[in-house]
Amino acid sequence: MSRRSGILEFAVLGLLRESPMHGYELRKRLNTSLGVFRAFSYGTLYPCLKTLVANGWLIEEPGSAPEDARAASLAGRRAKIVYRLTAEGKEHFEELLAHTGPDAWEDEHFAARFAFFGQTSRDVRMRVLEGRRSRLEERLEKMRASLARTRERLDDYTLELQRHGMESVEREVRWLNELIESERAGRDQRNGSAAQDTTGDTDGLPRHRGSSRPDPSDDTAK
Amino acid sequence: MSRRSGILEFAVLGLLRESPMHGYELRKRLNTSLGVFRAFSYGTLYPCLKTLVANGWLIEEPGSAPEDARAASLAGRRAKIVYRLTAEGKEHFEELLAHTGPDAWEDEHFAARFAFFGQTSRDVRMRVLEGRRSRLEERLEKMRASLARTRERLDDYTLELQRHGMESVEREVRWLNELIESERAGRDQRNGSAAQDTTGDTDGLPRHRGSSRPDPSDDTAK
DNA sequence: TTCGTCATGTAATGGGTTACATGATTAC
DNA sequence: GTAATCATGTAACCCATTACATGACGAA
Repeated sequence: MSRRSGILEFAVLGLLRESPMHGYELRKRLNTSLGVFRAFSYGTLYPCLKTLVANGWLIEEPGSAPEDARAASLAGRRAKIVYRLTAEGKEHFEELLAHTGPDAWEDEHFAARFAFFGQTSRDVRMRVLEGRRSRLEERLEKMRASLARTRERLDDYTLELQRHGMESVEREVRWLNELIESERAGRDQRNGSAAQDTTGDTDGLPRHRGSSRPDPSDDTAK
Repeated sequence: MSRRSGILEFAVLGLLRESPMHGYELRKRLNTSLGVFRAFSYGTLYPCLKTLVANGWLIEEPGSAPEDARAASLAGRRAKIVYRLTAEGKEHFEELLAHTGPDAWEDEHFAARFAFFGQTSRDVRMRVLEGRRSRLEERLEKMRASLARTRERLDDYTLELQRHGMESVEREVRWLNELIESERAGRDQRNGSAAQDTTGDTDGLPRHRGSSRPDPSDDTAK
């Protein structure tokens, strides 16, 4: 029953849908692949896993037997408890994916939703992107209004902070515009045919230049 | 005694240093002028004010008498409890301003510090800006490393999210570079003379183009 | 007189971290 | 054999929100 914070639950189910994992690895995935934006501690993760099990969405399996480790030299280090998504869990995740409430546009929530766009149907993707965008636009309106109201009473640093904040939001809006456009293009590109299968096809993403060469410098830093 | 969340305490003291205010107004200032980044509710603010009073950093004063309201038609609507900074409070705030610990580089903490740069000495400003920058740079390193490590295993959307996140950080680094350079320019500009008075002089900020015309459209939106 | 906004508060709850306790496995 | 990292967990606390309760004042 207990609701345990939408976003963590969502992300855990989403990651486990791809493949079973144990807690430790799950947390790493949460904080790297997915986690540009949010980090969870064990103190949050493990109890959450417990409740997901209690809800019947996950089952605990004994860690991969020693034989496994011999077989694949790398890959699966060695696990104690592997969590696997049940049929009900999968179903539940599907529901969460389809559900578009106004919570879905909020910062962290949105990022989590976006991270699983690969498994999201195109129309839901569109709704989420557009919802996010209008959320940001109304935020911009408020900022502009308050700025106009208070402008003169603020010192330069406060003003600069405000300006930078607004620019960040404006930038995200432009990003969303690109994404929405790409989604639309993707839709036009292969219209007419199959419109029914749940998950996304033709991912429609803009192409980008550089800004992330491999650069395998260190890795060992604390 | 109780520590009540650095950042709120800090911001409250900072705002009250400029002028006495009552809770309601304080909260509005927190969420507009200062609050691009963070919103506090009454449930947080009022108890915090209580403990600040208990610490001797604030005193409660009865709200401005009716006469006041007659005198200034606008300005001070009507206050119940006005909070004013005590000498000890001022001193304490001064200490907080001067203190540069590694906490000061974290997202929200940094924003709060920046918002009060107007009352911060130039060298502390520099330390905070540079600390923040290197904090972001190490974050970038981690992101790059993890990206290089996992790149192939990620779907396009996850990758796009990552890319956008990194670009945001890179953008903030560029912003900090500008600010640091301006601070340095400010220093050079009037070197030699008085180097001792606590608070900042010569604010050194880069000039920017537009991105915030008044546009007094609505304001009434929920 | 009723509605909106100003204004102050509190109790229940939520969501999460820290610090701690424990132990297995790998690499040196 | 000892350090690092993998791995799992829990209890105590922290910070803040929500929802609620209360009431004064100004404008329609």
